[in-house]
Amino acid sequence: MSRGVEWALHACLNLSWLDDPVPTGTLAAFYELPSAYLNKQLQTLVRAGILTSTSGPRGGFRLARAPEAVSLLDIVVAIEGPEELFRCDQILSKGPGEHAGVDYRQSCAFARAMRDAELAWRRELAGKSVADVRADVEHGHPEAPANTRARIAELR
Amino acid sequence: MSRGVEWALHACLNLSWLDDPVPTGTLAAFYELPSAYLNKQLQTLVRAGILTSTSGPRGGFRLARAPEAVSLLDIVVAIEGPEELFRCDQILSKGPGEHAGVDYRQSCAFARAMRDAELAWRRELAGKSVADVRADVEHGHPEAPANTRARIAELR
DNA sequence: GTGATTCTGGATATCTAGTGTCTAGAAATC
DNA sequence: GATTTCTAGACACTAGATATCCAGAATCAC
Repeated sequence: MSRGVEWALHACLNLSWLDDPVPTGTLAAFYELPSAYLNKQLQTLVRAGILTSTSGPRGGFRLARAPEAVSLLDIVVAIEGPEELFRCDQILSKGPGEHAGVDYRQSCAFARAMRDAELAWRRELAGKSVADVRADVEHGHPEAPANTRARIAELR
Repeated sequence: MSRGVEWALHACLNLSWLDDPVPTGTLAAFYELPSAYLNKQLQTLVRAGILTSTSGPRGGFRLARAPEAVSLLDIVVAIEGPEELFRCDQILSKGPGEHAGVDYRQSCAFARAMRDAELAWRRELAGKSVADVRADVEHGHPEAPANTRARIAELR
């Protein structure tokens, strides 16, 4: 899993605490990330409908929907793409006693087992929203939202 | 997930149908895989204790244990390594109001959520053995074991 | 309108991990 | 002793991830 996922998760959490758009540079300074590259990930989130962007001064990125409506799976899929972790290359089609017309991504017992496991993973991720994580964080660190807002104001 | 996982899974299934050691070349011919590279994966499975190898004529690879005792997770971990899919780089440690002494792989709510999801995935894989898959295959294709043995004998 | 800020998209460079080959050597068989 | 096969390491190639840069468009402040 690429590092962009971690960046995107934390970016979405921070944006959930902020009302005004935040530019890439500010978000990057927040965690000392490479600004131009982070911007690419944020663009990807925009294309996925998770963020919205506005150009110009006082522009930047905001959450496109309520944090309750953004699951961790949404973010992972946006950054990593919709492909499965395990890719079945249908090597069975080269095996003995097999026919060319079969889609082994469906019929191969390994492909099915791997897909079942992945579904369990995706189900967990789909069941956890940015709002859930935010509640977890605020439970342990009630000062986190204020800290974040203060730091953002400071960097502006 | 690398290609080697698919190869390793099918190799283990086929070896579960065979009593005598099978050399790399035969296994590679089976699915038209690059022999030298497949051999590397098989060596990895040997180091993980999943296969045993014997040198010399009539040598090759065999399952080291009963197929009931080899889970899909065993094979995945052997090939891919024990690292988690989501690597927490603890970018929070650069954030505001945070201290250097904290292990964010434990305390970051995202790291925990991602790990929980991965545990669900691993649980599924750990619960499915090569024997289970073999039973699935034989249920749909009772001729599979005989086909495999015939093809192996032919290639020998 | 002009200039400054910021996003967008594409081109490009670099680094890393996965893929693959090759060879010398060790182990086992015949 | 000759052959087969695994082992281990060196090496090359490729694809994807990481990262930078720039020209252009959108927006805002003045």
